[in-house]
Amino acid sequence: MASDGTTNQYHHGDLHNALLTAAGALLREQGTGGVSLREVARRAGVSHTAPYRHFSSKAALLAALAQRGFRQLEAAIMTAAERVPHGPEQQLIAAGIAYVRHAVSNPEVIRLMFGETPEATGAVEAGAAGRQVFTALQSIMEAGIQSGVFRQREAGELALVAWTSMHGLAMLVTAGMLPMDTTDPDAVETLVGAVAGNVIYGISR
Amino acid sequence: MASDGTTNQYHHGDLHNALLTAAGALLREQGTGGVSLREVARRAGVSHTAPYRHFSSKAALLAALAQRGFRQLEAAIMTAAERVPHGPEQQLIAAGIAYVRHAVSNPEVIRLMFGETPEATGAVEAGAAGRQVFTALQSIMEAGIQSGVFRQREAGELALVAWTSMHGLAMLVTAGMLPMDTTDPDAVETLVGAVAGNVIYGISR
DNA sequence: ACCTGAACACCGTTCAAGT
DNA sequence: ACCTGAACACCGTTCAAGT
Repeated sequence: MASDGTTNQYHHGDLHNALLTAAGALLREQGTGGVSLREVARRAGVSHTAPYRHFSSKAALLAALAQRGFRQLEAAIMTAAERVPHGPEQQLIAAGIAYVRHAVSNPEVIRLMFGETPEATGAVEAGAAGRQVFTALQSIMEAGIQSGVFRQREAGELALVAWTSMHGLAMLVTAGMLPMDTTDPDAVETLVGAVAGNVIYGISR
Repeated sequence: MASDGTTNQYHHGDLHNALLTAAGALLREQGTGGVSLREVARRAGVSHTAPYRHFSSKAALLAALAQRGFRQLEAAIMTAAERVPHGPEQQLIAAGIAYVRHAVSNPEVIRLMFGETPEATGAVEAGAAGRQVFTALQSIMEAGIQSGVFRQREAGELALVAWTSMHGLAMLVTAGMLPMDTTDPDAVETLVGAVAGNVIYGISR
């Protein structure tokens, strides 16, 4: 490309993504309270009103960030489950470990995702992305039911039990409510194993 | 009392509590984002710097609010459990229903309580209050183990399983992540029953 | 279309002062 | 001791303008 023309400034066409990236970094570094639209704009190298061309409000930017978080969480769960072909129990445990581990690695994003009722702008899409996590768990459950490993119930109910305890564990851990070393991957695995073990025991036929 | 003297203004000696009350009302009405120290002061009828005589920062005020929330949650759980003398299973279900119902009635406070890692000022006490909820559940578990209803495990582990799923359910419901009518008390009860049933089935010997 | 700069109505926090 | 008022450095959002 020539040194002139449309690519002159560096925030050529993709300010939308540059803003998301900057906001994500800020969130990770400073927490939810540290994210200001003005600082995000500053980091992206634009004026503090420029973001309004891409997001209708600060809430909309945060909602987009949450939506991206949901997709990543879902991907982490599914990838972990697919990597384990040893039947639904092991898949469920793998998914649980992935869930909690993802939460521990990205506490601020998780907090953002589940922190506000989806009532602000754009939160509709974020809410849908969140429910898709539930759908992902449901697919594991259905496989478990069909193979006869899990009890014959609505897959939704079993998925709810699984989601509920994994989510609760993730939230309590990231909130610092449980006496455990968050930096130790083994500790996470042990904890998930204990909880998942009970869930599976209750679910199995 | 005479119409003069120390009670002249109405915010006599208990500004501390007046601030907490105002902040609580504001939180309930507007959510976490709606709570500003200046508005709290305004409602309490004092200047916007007066709160600093009672709380070192906005974060400290919120931490105090969270601490009060933890105590109320614990009280709700214990009261519900004690009201049911039909053995530990029923007590656990009653506690779970109380937990989720309390969360649904006070979504903003719950969000505040579990929303931020206790790292800000005063959050030490709030964190301790939170862990006391866990202790409350533990006491129910111990009774269950001693009576032979629950499996012989560390009460802490069983309490963790119970807390984890109840908390996860409460958080998902208040986040609007589950397709249910939050205003319907029966729906809450049904949902808790389904989850608690599985937990108990897994826990029982 | 996309971005800017000034402007408005807010914040949290500090500090010198008042009683 | 307890409270006030001015001041500082920030916000989110709007709007008229610039290219």
